[in-house]
Amino acid sequence: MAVRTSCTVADNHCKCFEALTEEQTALLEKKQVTVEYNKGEIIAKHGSFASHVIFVCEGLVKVYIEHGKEILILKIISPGNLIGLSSLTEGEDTFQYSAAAYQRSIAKLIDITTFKHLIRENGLFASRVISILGENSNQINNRFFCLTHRQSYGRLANLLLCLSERVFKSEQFELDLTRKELAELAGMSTENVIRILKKFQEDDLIILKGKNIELHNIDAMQRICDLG
Amino acid sequence: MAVRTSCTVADNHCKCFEALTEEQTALLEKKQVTVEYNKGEIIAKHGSFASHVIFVCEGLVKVYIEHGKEILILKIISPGNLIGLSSLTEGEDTFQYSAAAYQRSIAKLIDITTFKHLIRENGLFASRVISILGENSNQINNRFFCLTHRQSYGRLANLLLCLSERVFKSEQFELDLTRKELAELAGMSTENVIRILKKFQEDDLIILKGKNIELHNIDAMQRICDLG
DNA sequence: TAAAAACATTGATCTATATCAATATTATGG
DNA sequence: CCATAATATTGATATAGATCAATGTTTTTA
Repeated sequence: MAVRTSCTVADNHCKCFEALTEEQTALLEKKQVTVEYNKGEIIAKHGSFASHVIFVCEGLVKVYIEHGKEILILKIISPGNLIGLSSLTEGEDTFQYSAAAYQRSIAKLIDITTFKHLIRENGLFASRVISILGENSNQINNRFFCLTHRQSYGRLANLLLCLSERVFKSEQFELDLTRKELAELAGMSTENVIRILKKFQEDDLIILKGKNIELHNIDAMQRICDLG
Repeated sequence: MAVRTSCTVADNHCKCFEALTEEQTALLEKKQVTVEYNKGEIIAKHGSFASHVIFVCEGLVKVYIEHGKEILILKIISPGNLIGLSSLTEGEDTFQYSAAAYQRSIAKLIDITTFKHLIRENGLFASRVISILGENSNQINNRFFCLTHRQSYGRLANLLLCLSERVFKSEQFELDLTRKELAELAGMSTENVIRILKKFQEDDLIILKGKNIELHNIDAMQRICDLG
């Protein structure tokens, strides 16, 4: 069984809003604001008051938990996905993780009280939200497995495949992430990322031109991802 | 911030059933069966058809994902908790993880179609289920952080504290888990568990008598858990 | 209760990967 | 466009923890 599927990049259908009536949609529109974030800006802060859930419209966002200087990236969010659903939990009024923009991003901040109200009122909406939460869990569990059970080559191969497939949707892409950011995502040191990328290039698995990466042998990359 | 909270042992309030009407409760009663499992028996199998969600009434259960021979324990479930909520996801009709009994356990298998029906019908029930899913996520994220960012001493300290606090609810307990099972839980080799337990004993942090473990200095253990 | 199997312990190695240090390259602000 | 900072690269070294191997102990089973 391939480990890759939905490993690092959350790509949920997020069909919950389709379940709302026109009236409910109108209510929700009134109870949200659209905000633009620059590269590097914090969208949600672990521990701060969660007055809203976040719908990412444009850009690329990392979701992570932090304890002091240590951080763990839980997932990357591309447009069309929600952040902060785990703060819907009763008695939990703070964000359980942080989110930050990798690049210029636009998000809608939806009032959490209204969101909760709609869950109570609209069973189909609620069940769609439950779907998304379940998908989130599965994605994070896969990433958990990958980071704990795969060695560095496998983890980096996995990350490159995820980025190619789910973020850039192409085998060749301009990677505006630093080596340090790649390292953080793959759970290893920056130097190790560099050495492994070099090795992948020597083995004709990728073609590196500065920030541009082309996956040259997806099958072999997939094998590294699955086995190592 | 302490990493321990809800790290390995899921201990959700699981108040969702209180939200049901008498009628709905009666319906659910009819649509469930009670099953007893012996030590080691599989309660749910990753990839198999998820026709039900599982409510643990008695015993101790591990929830884990497996790829071939490799396994990753996501959490330990004590009585009063649900397993399989992530299979409520639309279009997902298989278990996304396995569950097995550590000891003789009793569980109720609740028909998933009825469960889904109640979510649609009863908004409060739905929101309680969402609460549980959110708590589950937070617990697994904490465990994810612990296993990836803490060294072996910290991970084992964390595990002992979790077991003491949440499973046995005592500083002294009869541990009917093998060293291999502890190793699996703390994400390390069996030999390493043995060596670290020995070190803990030498440092007067624990008192080991066969299977009986007494945490002798909780504060120091907590410090190891937080720092290492 | 004897034999077999499972589990626990100890010591000796091996290795993946982090860390450290030095240098090269690229980006950025005045 | 230069200066300075940030990032990337390379090599050398250190180490946590796995793996291997051998032995002792407990549990199960026949």
